[in-house]
Amino acid sequence: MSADQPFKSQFLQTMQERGYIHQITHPVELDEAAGKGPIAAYIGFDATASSLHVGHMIQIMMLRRLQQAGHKPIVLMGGGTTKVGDPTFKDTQRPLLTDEQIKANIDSMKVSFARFLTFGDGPTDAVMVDNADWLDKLGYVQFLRDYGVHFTINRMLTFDSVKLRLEREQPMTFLEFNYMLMQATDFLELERTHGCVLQMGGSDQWGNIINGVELIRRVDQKPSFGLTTPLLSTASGQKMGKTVGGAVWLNADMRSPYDYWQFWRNTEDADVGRFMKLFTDLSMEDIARYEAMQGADINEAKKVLANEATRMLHGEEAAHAAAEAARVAFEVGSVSGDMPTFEIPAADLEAGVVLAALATDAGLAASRGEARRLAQGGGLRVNDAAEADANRTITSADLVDGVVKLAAGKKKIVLVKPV
RNA sequence: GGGGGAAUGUCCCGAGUGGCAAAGGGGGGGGACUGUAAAUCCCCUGGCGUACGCCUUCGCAGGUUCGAGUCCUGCUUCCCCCA
Repeated sequence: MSADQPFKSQFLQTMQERGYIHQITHPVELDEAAGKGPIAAYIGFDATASSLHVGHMIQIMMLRRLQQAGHKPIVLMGGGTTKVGDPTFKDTQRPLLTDEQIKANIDSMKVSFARFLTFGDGPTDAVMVDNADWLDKLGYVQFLRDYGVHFTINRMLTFDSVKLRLEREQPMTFLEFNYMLMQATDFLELERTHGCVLQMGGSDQWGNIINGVELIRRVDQKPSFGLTTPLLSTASGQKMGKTVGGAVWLNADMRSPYDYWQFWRNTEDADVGRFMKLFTDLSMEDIARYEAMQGADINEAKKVLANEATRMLHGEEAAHAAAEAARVAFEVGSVSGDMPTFEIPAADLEAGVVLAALATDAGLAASRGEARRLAQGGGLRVNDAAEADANRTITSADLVDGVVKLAAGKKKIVLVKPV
């Protein structure tokens, strides 16, 4: 049963031609179900941060495609599982989040989801649920009797999430071991309360998803499905989603639309087509045209990608402003008010500020030493002129059109503005 | 419970005869070349200071020593073997 044969349902067709599919549990049956009428599907999200980031985009876009195809997306927030603390990255025992923090994070993330999904009460409207609502109520003994009985240790040990860890002789706590059970009960719960028949996620979630499918089959004797996406990396093998300056958050107050636009603008040549399919609503025909572009022309395609992606998240106006700011900065070599700005008291500037300190405060370097090294390497520029001496003083005499333009490298630009 | 091993630059891996701000990678930053791409090459990568320099780092706490990542003692955590 290969996924190579063409799908009949619009949803799976789209998913396949746009490159979202890595594995499906029962492709033919799922295709049938999706072809018959609206189905409900869900994806789970952690509530550890106050914003989603670019790494979540593929999941968000899947829910969007689902809704576009006339189905019902369910956003599952891990309010319950977050309370336990995701043990996967446990190097330092991170401080556990309080209920209030989790609640705030969920609210904050919802803003981003709302840009991509239509929430409401209709049959194909998206809904958001929180697994704390049912996980919190589970009693230990009840949990073991109701669900634990359906899982054998023998089988659990065969899952990659467990097996790999044991093979590397790394410790795995009982808590982590139980994680897959919790996720399986999430699926069962949503199947019962929302008629959810499909769970989607990254390829690393395959094992967890399978468990949910199994649990539903055993407990409720109903079919359900799982679908995973390929692991996203850039054409040159880098992890997707990293840039100069850390995580690319979706919330505008954590990462400016200008930065978001830049993130997409800096896509590698070989990724443009793939990313357009995954992260924009452009038609396959349009994308094919952009993909055909060669050499420097492909930069036009990258701008389109950046425009489309930014428009969906931040709106037409912000996308426009970001594109314009980029044009002014890179093609004209001037400045624009939409670039990141750092405000400094006018009196301080009047008195003079050491460049190294200013660059550090403005976020271009992590420390003065780093700013010095940056300057020595020729990477620090003041008003577009390389400045090797980080000890020089910046004063109001350096103002050009009311701002001092500082740049670290070619892409990190900050306008220092006296207030 | 008994025995054996391990924790290193607060991103990761990882060398380290008592003189160590500590090899080498990866990752990251910058420069060159280009097209705000990739590949390649070069430089940088603990903090502060203009600077001879000062300060803080090798799981934690003590000790020996002119001097400790390195030796000793105790503790913590983890791994392996035996029970």
